[in-house]
Amino acid sequence: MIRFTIETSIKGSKGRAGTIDTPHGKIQTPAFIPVGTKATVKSLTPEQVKSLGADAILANTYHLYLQPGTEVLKKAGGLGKFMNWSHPTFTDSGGFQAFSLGPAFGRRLGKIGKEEKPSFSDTSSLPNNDGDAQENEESIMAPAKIDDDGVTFKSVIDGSTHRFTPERSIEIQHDIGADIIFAFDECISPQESYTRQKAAVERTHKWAERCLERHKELKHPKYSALFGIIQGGRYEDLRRESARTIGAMNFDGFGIGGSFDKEDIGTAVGWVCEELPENKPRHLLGIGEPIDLILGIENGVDTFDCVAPTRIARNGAAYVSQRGSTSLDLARWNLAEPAKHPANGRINLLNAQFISDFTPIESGCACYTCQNYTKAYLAHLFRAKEMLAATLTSIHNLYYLVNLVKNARKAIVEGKWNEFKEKTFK
RNA sequence: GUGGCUAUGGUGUAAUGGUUAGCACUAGAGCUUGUGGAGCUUUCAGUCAGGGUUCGAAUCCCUGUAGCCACC
Repeated sequence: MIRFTIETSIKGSKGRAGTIDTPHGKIQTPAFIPVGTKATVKSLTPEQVKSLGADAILANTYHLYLQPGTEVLKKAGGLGKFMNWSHPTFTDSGGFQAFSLGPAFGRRLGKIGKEEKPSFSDTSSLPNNDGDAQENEESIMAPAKIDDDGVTFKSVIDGSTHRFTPERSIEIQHDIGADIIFAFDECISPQESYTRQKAAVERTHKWAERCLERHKELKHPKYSALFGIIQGGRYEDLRRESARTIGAMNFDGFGIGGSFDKEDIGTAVGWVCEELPENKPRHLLGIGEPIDLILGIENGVDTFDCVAPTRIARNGAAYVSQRGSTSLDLARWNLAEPAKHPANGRINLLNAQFISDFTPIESGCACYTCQNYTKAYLAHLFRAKEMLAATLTSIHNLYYLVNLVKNARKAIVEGKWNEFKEKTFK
């Protein structure tokens, strides 16, 4: 089980600093949790992940269930022992994969909305979730069929058919054995209509009750903490209703899931956190970029996970401190016309300008990569498609985010939140 | 030296005498949010040189140049 204590709060906002005590150690919050989907943070050893400052990692139920399977995880003594990570662990429930590897697969659909809001009558071109997807030839790659009882999907590894229900997800997560596990939810595209978002919220709520029930049945002395998930897309009434409903259930903490307006992540998170009980930790699922972390913390989020730092690292991009923005209106920072801000807090190491740039990614950065390697070397490694490129850049990007959130925590504890924001994003 | 063959972006190639000279890789730029070591968008870039035939030439002819092959 876990214990959550709040140390300090930000004056005039919902943000707070605290500690989550788990059977495998403490997580000082707010915290950024690196993602290790298949029981590995891609390209990094657990020692590297720990030494860059991470307190915990988050793995994925869907992927581990398919490979290597729960029997192996059980025999290994659980996720942490299996991967030689002796610190706290999370597992995601697999609900999101029903979306990202199902109806959204190969469609360039993300969970972050960047277009105008759909009208309420909009019937998008997406297959609906009642079975039509099977008849749509576009969806043969990795279709998922969602009904009120659960999700039937095909393995992305070998095409075999599998079924997750809320109960099954909890059972699998118990076998994997993370300290913090998540309820099985339904996530849908931000382009979906209000009606469909509402239906997904209601289904997620029913599934939440079933997850809690199964979790209690499986309870043993060292059982995992279960977090319930809030849905509701970009709609305030749905988000608040979802937070009230899930918040009233007997979860150990909460996950904020689903789709957002890029411009409005902080606002949507704020709605949710206003409704949630204050004494339990809140995790923002799959977010995010540096700006999103700051907005999330300010609006009451305690922990984050996101694939972005390691994914963009593998593709040649590195986070750098923002320069040139004088706007303190963070919600509008660089977001009105992203195309006019190509740097946007990151650099692309594959750009020609770095071929002979013998300075670190960021001068003054204390990470292992910046202490020892130049952009010219990294540019070479990426062009040569050498594996070390991913490793070194992942170290920098994870350090950057983990450290950004650590500094945010420090600022909260010291009562210097506004100064921190100004200094970080000036 | 003689004869033959070949010559299209940086590389490899495609194009009945009529296409806006196509494709792939490379190169330049952008995208990536509960993982996708992937992918997508986009840009730059070419008919060896000089003549000729033709309404029209990458394509046919001549000369030159270069490379490859064969022969003394």
